Amino acid sequence: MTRVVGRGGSPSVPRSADVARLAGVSRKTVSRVLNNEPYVSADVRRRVIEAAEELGYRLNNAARALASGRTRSIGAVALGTAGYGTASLLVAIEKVVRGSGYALRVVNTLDGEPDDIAGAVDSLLEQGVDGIIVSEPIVEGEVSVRVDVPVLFLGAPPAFGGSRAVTAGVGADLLAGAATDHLLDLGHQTVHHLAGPLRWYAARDRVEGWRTALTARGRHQPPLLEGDWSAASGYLAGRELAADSEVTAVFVSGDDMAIGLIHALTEAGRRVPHDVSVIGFDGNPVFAYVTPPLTTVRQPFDAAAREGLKLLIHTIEEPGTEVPSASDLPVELVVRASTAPPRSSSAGQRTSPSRSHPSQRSQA
Amino acid sequence: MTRVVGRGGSPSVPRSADVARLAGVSRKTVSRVLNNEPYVSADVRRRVIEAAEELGYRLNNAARALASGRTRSIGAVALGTAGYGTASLLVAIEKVVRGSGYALRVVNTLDGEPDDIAGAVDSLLEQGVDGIIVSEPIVEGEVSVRVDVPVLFLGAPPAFGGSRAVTAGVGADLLAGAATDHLLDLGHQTVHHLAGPLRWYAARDRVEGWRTALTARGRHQPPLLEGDWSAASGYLAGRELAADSEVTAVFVSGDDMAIGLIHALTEAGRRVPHDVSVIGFDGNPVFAYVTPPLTTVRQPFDAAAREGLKLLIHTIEEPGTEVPSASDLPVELVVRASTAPPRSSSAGQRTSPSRSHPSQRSQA
DNA sequence: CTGAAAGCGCTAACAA
DNA sequence: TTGTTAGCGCTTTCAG
Repeated sequence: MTRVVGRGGSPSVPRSADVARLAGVSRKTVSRVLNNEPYVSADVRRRVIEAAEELGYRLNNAARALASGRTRSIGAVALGTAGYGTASLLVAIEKVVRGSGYALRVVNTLDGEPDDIAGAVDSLLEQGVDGIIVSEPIVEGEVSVRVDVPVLFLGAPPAFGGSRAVTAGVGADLLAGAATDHLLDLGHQTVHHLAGPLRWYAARDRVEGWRTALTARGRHQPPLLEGDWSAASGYLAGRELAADSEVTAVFVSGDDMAIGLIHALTEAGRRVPHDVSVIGFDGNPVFAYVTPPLTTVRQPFDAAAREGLKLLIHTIEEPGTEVPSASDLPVELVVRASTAPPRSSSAGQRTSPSRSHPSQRSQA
Repeated sequence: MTRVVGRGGSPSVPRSADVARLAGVSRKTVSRVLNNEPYVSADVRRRVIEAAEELGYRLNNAARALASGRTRSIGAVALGTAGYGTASLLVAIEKVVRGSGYALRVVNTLDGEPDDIAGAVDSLLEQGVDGIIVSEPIVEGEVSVRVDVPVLFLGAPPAFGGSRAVTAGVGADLLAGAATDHLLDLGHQTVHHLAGPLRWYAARDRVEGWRTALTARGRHQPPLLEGDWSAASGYLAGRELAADSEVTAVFVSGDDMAIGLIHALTEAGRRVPHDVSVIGFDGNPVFAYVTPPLTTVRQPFDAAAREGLKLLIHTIEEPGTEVPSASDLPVELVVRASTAPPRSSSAGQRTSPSRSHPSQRSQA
């Protein structure tokens, strides 16, 4: 079969040989230019680039991957839910991945079950990726997959992947501690906690931070409530809490749950923040406009993605060498109006935040 | 260079030849089985599958793509914002894409500018995709890229891509009409509209639906307000609207904006829904738990993704043949408590919805 | 129903 | 600084 290139017949897609011919160099040289390799004279480089442009040449990634053994893409296993947190994290990941010269492949899992994760990782591996990001997997069970690429666990200890696994997080424990401290600083005797599903590492880390903050001040540690991240589950928990007049402050492990919880409290006649203070977790900006505006703690998704990918890409590109050290993630408390000093107390170190609309931020 | 496979030395990754050897067949037969091609005896098929499993064989997608010219992956150009709508759509897309045997590649654009889109499409093409999904691009400008694969425009007329472009939407005009009708049915004389940025097709379609509904009943058409999807912009618009005592009903082009708008209204002493009714757009479930619970219209993301991908995949796999006809998308009105009959009217055809928490749904 | 040979378009190693 | 020679691992002809 003869293939007519460049004229007549079907206007077939140009390959590197066509570029080489037009630029008057070898295919290897074209390859060098396209990969930004050194040892190419400026003149040749320019000619190649011009030729490529003239032909509308686009590199064939499959061929490149096959020949080089590297796909230049990274796979992400994400939670298939459309929550603000999940979505923000994925957007942050995409930005950093693309900025690093990799392409992103995404696979969602229904709810992070080990089998799901294993399946997701497997499909990523089959598609061909140089590295994998697993974000926020759950605790239980064991993920059994044979991975031969580095894996980054975002917000969780390595669940599999042996030697080439790295970890990074959003600093959930610190954030949770800051939230709890905020309430304590306001003068509350103790702080209740509505956690996310405890099978999630994210939920556990926050519980941990809450416990630590309480313990550090020698406060009584109330029983834990567990929700499922949804506003509906927050509502249910709120009904329970409303019945207990001891409750004056609640740290909720997610903004949506906090909204549900506040709704139940209000419905039961417990006013927020007058009777009960509530602080959320995530930082969805829309909740600056509900009544009362929600005090919350913002998750540093961008910073976490940047940190994590630095590690992952290092592990991919320079295996064996020391991994770069992690920098500190920002802890950003967004104080709005759902938190205030307890009713019968004047202990608040700060003036009670009671403005009704925008948000004051403070670095903790 | 001799390569030791299967034992000794480095435990190299198995290839199809290893599977073939173990199963006692040719490589081509292995390929047949893996691709579910016909004309393979059940016995051989079983043997191949067993051999593959025993070896832990994983097909090399780069090689497959290079040889076959098909990558079996689809690229999505998404809006790089973490809003509920955007995120839901992407999750829906991922589900359908994966369910169809394709892998998903994602590229975000900052805000849908033509140049961004062109760049995103280009990078997708370079990575190798069999089809592209562009979701919710904006109106202005022209996208100039040479695409040689089918393109699906979700919620917008084809912006480029010539002959192999297909379109599908969420039925934004119908949804907007239903929202407007709901308010009219309640007895309001007319309905104001806070739109999204008019450079977005999504925003325009909703304006269109609102206009049509108003015109159909010969109602006066108030001036249009324009926001940017954010709650903050809704708040600003709400301040304006609060000053106008004629306003009794507002259809807002997004839930977040609706929340901001309600906040401004309430702040100005106009009660919702007592003085002003507000209906949102999207269907984020968390807003069932704010005060007042937000009436809204749910976008059929799953159905839209399913419809659109049916078209796209058809165009990829059976070019030339007739495209399957589109089925109707559901219009789902979620009536909660932010809408009610106007104060001085008893025209509401239905009992005024004033329950305070969950959501009643109705098919319109 | 199964197999043998010939590439897909690129990069790696080596040479010049 | 550049070119030559071999493949990467699979699918595609085309024969059996």
